[in-house]
Parts: sequence; C-alpha cells; structure tokens
Amino acid sequence: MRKELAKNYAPKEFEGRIYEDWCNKGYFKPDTDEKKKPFSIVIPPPNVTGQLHMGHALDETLQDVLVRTKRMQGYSTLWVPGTDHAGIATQIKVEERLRVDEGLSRYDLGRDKFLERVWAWKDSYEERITGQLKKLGASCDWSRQRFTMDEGCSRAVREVFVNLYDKGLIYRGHRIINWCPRCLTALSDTEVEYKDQPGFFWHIKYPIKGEEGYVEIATTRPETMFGDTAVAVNPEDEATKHLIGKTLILPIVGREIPVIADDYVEIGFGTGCVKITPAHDPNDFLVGQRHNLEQIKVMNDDATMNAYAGKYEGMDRYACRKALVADLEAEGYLVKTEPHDHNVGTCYRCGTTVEPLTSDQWFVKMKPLAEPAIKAVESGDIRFVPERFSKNYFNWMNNILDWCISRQLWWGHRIPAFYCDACGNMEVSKTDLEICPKCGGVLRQEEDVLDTWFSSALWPFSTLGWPDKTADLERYYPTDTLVTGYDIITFWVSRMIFSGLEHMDMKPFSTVFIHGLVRDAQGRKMSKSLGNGIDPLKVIEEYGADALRFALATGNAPGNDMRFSDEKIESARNFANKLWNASRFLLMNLTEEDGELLKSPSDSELAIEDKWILSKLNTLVKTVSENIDNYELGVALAEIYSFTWDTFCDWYIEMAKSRIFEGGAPALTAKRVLVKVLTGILKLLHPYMPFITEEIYQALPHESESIMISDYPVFDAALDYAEECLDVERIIGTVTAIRARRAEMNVPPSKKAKLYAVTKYEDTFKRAEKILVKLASVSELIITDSYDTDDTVMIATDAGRLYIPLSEVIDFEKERARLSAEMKKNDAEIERIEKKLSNEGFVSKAPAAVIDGERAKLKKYLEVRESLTAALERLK
RNA sequence: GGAAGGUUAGCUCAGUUGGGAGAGCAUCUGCCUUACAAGCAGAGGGUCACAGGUUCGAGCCCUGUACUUUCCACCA
Repeated sequence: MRKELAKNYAPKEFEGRIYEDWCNKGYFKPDTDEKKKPFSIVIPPPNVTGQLHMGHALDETLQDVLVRTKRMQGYSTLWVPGTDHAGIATQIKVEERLRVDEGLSRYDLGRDKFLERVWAWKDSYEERITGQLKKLGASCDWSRQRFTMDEGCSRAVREVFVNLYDKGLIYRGHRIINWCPRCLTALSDTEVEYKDQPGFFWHIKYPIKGEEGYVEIATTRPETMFGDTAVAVNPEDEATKHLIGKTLILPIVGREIPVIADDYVEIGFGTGCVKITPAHDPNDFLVGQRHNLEQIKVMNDDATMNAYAGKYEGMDRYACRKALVADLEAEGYLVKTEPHDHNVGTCYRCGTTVEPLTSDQWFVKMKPLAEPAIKAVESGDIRFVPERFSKNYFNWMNNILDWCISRQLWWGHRIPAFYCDACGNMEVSKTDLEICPKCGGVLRQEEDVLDTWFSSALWPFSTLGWPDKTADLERYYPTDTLVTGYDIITFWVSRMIFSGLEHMDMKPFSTVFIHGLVRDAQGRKMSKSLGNGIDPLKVIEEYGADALRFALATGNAPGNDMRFSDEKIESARNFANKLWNASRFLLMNLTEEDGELLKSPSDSELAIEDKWILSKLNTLVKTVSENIDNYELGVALAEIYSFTWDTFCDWYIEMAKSRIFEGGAPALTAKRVLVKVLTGILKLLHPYMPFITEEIYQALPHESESIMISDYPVFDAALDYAEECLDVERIIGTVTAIRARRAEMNVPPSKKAKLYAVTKYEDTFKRAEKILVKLASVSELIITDSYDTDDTVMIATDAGRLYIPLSEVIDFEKERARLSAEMKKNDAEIERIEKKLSNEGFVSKAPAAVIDGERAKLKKYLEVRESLTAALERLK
C-alpha cells in the first residue's frame, strides 16, 4: 500500500521528521567516492551573540540551494558549518547581562571567571543557532562543525600570527587608532561607522607671541585644544605665509606652540590655519610625524579629560567642550560659532563616538598582502557575482592602510606575545612561554586579544584542519563558492582572500556570490532598535521552512536588497500547497504497482499532450540548470514555479484527466507521464524546498531512497517533439479563446455548448477532442467545412474558425463592437510586421530566424483577419 | 569629494549576450468544473524617470539630466 499524503499541506507534520531522517542516514556528509568531483562551501559563521535573523536565513538558503543542487548532480559535496566568537559584540552582551542580572562588571569577576561566563553563553547560543539552521533545512555536515575559538582554529590563529610576525608583517607600534571609550578597546578602520551629526565650528583666537594680533582657528572639537602642539598653514598660501615660524599662545592654557608650514592645509578653506593635535586626529598625527611634534594625549581611556586639561580634568569630553567654549567666550577668545554638520566616527558595535588617540597596538602590514589579493581578482581567478562588487573590493584593497588587530578585550584569541619585565625582551611564540630565554626571568603574556576578523579571515582553511595537512584540506580546499552579503566584503571577504593566498598559497574560493540585505515591507533595514525584525523561526512555525526558503529565493536578483512581506511568504506557502494538492490528486489515482508506474511509455503510446509536457520539462531542466550555474537562483525558481503551476497543473493535469478517468492503457500511460514529470519537478525544486519535495517523493513511486541523493535531471538534446508541441499549443489557443468568449458573455461552465470548427488541423482537433470537450465546456465537437448560421458566436483563431451556438446570450451589438476592436488590433499588428518586413535594412541585417519568425506571425495574423472579416460580414 | 546601484502595472519586484513589455499581490467579472476557495476561468491596468545618441530594431548599449539608495574617503 502506497503511503498517502495528508489531506492538507501541514509542513510542521513532516519537516522535523525528515531532517532527522536525513541526519541519521548521513546524507549531509560528503560522498567518499574519490571519483566524484569535490564541491565545498564554508558557512559564513553566524555570531554567537544571539539568534539568526532573516539575513542569515537568506544566506543559508542560497548556500543550501547550491549545495543540494551540486550534491544531486554527483559532486562530493561538503558544507562546513560553524559559528564566530564575535569578540566585542559577544563581550558586550555578556557584560550587559552580568550588569542587569547581578549588578557586576567584568572587573568584579576577573578575567578567568568572566571568560567562563562567556563560554557558557557561547555554548547556549551556538546550540540555538545550530537548531535554527536545522529547522531551515541546511544540509551542512554537522560532524565538521567548527567555532572560531575552538582548539583547531586557535592553533591556526597562532600559527598565522607567528608566521606573519616572523616575516615582519606584524608589528607593534605607537600609532593613532580609533578608540571606543565605551568598549575600552581599539578598533580597526572598518569597525568605525561614520554618521552625520549636527555640530559647530568654533572660531577661536590664538594670540601671537610678542605681537598684538592673533590667528583665528576654526575647530569642531575645541576640547582637543589642550593637545595642540602646533598650528599649520600652507606654505604656498600668501594670506598666511607671514605667520610661519611665529609662536602662538594657546588660550586658557598659556602654552606656546609654533606655526609650521605643511601642505596638508588647504588654501582657501576656512581660516587657512589649522590647529595640529597629533594625539587626537589621524591627519594631525601624520603632520606631527613630519614635523617631529610632541604628542599630547589629553584624555583618559573613558574619554574623560586628564591632567593636561588643567581645571577641566575629570570632566567628560563633551562636558569639557561646553565649559571650555563658555570660558573662551567669557575671556574674549571666541570669535564666532557656526553650525556645521559633520561626519562622526562611531563604534560599529555600541554606537559610541570613537575617539582617535595614540596608543600602543599591534598591526598587520597590509601593502604586501594586498597586492596578490588584488591580482587574484583582477586575473579572474576569484570572481565576484555580480561582477560589480569587485570594484568595491578593489577600492578598499587599493587604498588599504595597516590593520590594527589588537583589542583591549578579554573575549578572543589572546595575542601570543610574551614580555619579560626584567630584561625588556619580547617573544612571539606558537606555544605558551613562561621563562625568558634571554634572562631567565618570568614572562607574562600580552593582555590584548586579536580582532575577531583575524580568525574569521582564516575560516576557509582553519575549518578544514590547517595547520595540519589533513585529507579534508587536500580534497576541499580551495572551496568553491562563498555566499555572503555585500556588507561584509571589506570586513571578511577581502581578508580571507589575502589570508588564503598568503598562508595556503592558494585562493580560498573561486566565486564570491554576493546577496543583498533583507529589509522589512517598508524597505527599512531590519534592526532591534526599530523592532521591525522578522524572526525566521516564527515564519517557519507558521508557514514552514520551505515557504520561507521559497520567499527568500524568489523574485530577487543577485546582490540586490529585498523586502520581506507577508504577501511574499503567503504566496510561497500557496505554491507549496498547490504542489501538495497536485501530488495528492495524482496519488489518489495511482492504483498500479510502483514498478509499472516507473516504466517509461514508448513513443507510440504517448499522446500529443504527453510529448508536449515532456518537451516542456526537458526545456525546463535546461534553463534551470543554466540559471543555477549562473547564480540566477531567482530566475531558475521562477521557471520552476510557472512550469509547475501553469504548465503542469493548469494544463497538463487537466488534459490528462479524461484519460485517467477512462482507465485502461491510455490511463496508465498518462499516469506514467504524470509520475515522471512530477518527479522531475520535485527534483528541480528540491534544492529550494527540500522538505515538501522529499515528503511527496517518498509517497510517489520512486527509485532513490531519498530525493536528496537522487540524480538531478539532465537535459536530453535528442528529445524533439516540435510538431506535437505546435499541435498542443493550437489546442491551448483554441480552449483559451473559447473560455475568454464565454467569460465575457458570462456563460457558466455548467452551460455546455456545441462547437463547430472550420479548421485545417482536423486531425489535431480530433485527437484532442476530449480535451476540448472538457476544458472548453463543449458538449459536442463538430468539424465541418463551412458553417453559416448567424445565431452563433464566431471566434477567429489561427487554428481556424470556431462557432458556438449561444444565441440566447449574444448581444449582437456588443459582438460587432468586439469583433471590430479585435480587427483593429489585428490590423495594427499586420501593419507593424509588414512595415518591418518591407524595411530593407531589417531584411538584410536581421538574423534569418528573426525574419522567419516575423513572416510566420504575419501569416497567422492574415489568417485571423480573414476569419474576422467573415465574422463581421455575418453580423451585418 | 570618489564609486556603485535603483527609477518598468496601484504595491513589491523579475526581465540572462538588443528582436513583438512579465510575475506575485491588489482590483473587477464569473465559477463549489469529483487535487487544491491557500483554488479555477476570464478581464482591466505600463510613453519601461527625462533628453539626446548608436542601430534595420533599445527597457536592455553610449552620453547627459533629475530624483533616490548604499558603500568608501573625509578639510581643520
């Protein structure tokens, strides 16, 4: 007894069960057959900060579509799952919980205790994320799940750090960096987000020593004044040239600073004089280096003012600004205050305005690493899809500055540098060191940890076992496709590229498949603060994972943002329901043995509509495969959708019904074709909607033990039923024409009518008689040479003239108007094509196929005109 | 300041080497036609932002304009 499908499509009933079954059968593990070509993807590891959002669901869905397709196409497919420790983000979260729940700071607990808490947090969220991926249907190999701070990844990090250090590509230096006063850590340039904020230009007088006059300085950040060690003017600027070499007196502070010449100052901008604060501004830092200026840091790590601020010591930077401006004004130093909007750098994790300041940090020297990374993409060795994102990549890589990799956090890979306080020695080592090899003193390890992205950069090879020479690395590196959002090309993609090239001497992946952001129905970014995020789990709960995946994969071009809406997910669910019901219809009519049903009918047994649908399926296989190869996953899915719903359900199944209900040999043939075509649909659809396709596949007669590991359909170039397809299309045209006329006249399907057909396709009409009768509400088909009563509706089609006796509902006046309108339209088409064909340029230059096409169309329109003329004649 | 994208039906978006403008949703009409009302059959609805250009032919290629989104850089 064949398994029956439940009456209603209820994904909850089977999705979990099916996933578990796949896991148990080990389908997610790559086929060990050495003859199979490998295909591998590493997951962009979700942060263990929380749960998955829609963006993840999209990312994971696209990867799963690729992976499942390749698996069915016979590749030995590996999808490596894992999560990212997300240094700052996770630490902030755990600190926050600690503060709210227990009123404690991380310092209250101490480093070790605090890290225990973070590990516990990580365990819990990793599990949650893993569960969500499973719900979504992700076919990752869970036996290879990784974490950026697991033992292997940590070894990879140390190996890389030491190698780069030994090559002179990692150094420790006193530089100006971005400092987050809230997170109390340095940030890399990519971790700073610039946001427009309203502010002011304060014009301040700096008195000239020994003279009456003063120099006017404009600044947006007066509180950094305490750190000024010069004022710069452009040496070419006639207006300020005379100031060079003079000495100025800092108001309030009273300290003396020189006027220096530097072409960093733009002539004509502002007052032409720029205060130079090397310790608090990246540009000033460079000016200071050129002129050997002192760096005076005026703030503490938490952005309160330090002793250099004199009486403002201890005040927050903004409080100080306010007080200082008031004092400057009171003492007559303030010339004016201008409103001025400017871009302020903020911490990408907490949003606090970053403070540029000088500090001892670790850096990666980027230029030597960037060069090969640029070449790899330029040469096409690594390809971005869509291609335009490579410009984004080049722009960043070409202008790259050294990467600040040290973070003053506790959660992360602790930098493997060891200091000896006794002799000042520093050792960098892959293993922990305790004794100084130089003086025998006690070593202490660097307190700082590495930027999270330092470990993510190694992900494509660290997850495959590097630095060990593992079999996985041998077989699956380089990986094939990296699927990720355009928002992390600089953070992550580019760093993986140079890391792979540097440490593996091989690119990490061949293709970077970029997708956009998932926005809400209004087009806004989904965010916690707006509260407009949609939880994928809730959607799965309500509509099923397949519907969610469909909604995410459809109607969207690569790299473009998409809006997620209720309509979209409902439409996806409706499609699943349609497929479900079509399958149910077929199943309730399958009475034969599986073996019988799986046999392919011979050519002579096939009806024309069978040949038509098999041709259409064959074409579908081609377009879908090609589109998936081109990463046009949305286009491929749209093709499957319209084939399934329109071609298969609305036409083929309806056509097949008459044979099925009659029974006998024709019924068996129809059922065999139905099984074959439905199976084809299921296979093409499986990568997108894995659960429903498996559930139906198992209920149908099937050959493989799971659709997941069945063979992907292959295009058959030899299959050619062109003539039959034309025949079926004529019938479809006929049915459509009749339906349209009946609908216009409001004739219900229950009211059948005779059909007199004057056609040269007599055979076709006869062969398709049952179809016409059923689909066009025809009571009887009469093929005749001529028909000449005027109580009928006449329909002109390119297959012939159709007469339907429906005298009681015909409004002849309306009928005349309709026919005239149709005639006009038809004539316009004829005119258009005739004009085209009489255009010498077109006939001589257009491809033959296009010209033939136009001629064929013209012929059709001329035939229709003839029929229309006759019909109008009758109505006179 | 530099760069990239978007502008197509009422809404959201497709449109794959240039060859008679599409889908989903919404709207209107008629249908419980023995898989499906989460459905079926019809229908209406678009100067493809604007202006030039290339071409026999442009939603698609080129130039410019307008509006808009994003990324990068950032002048005190």
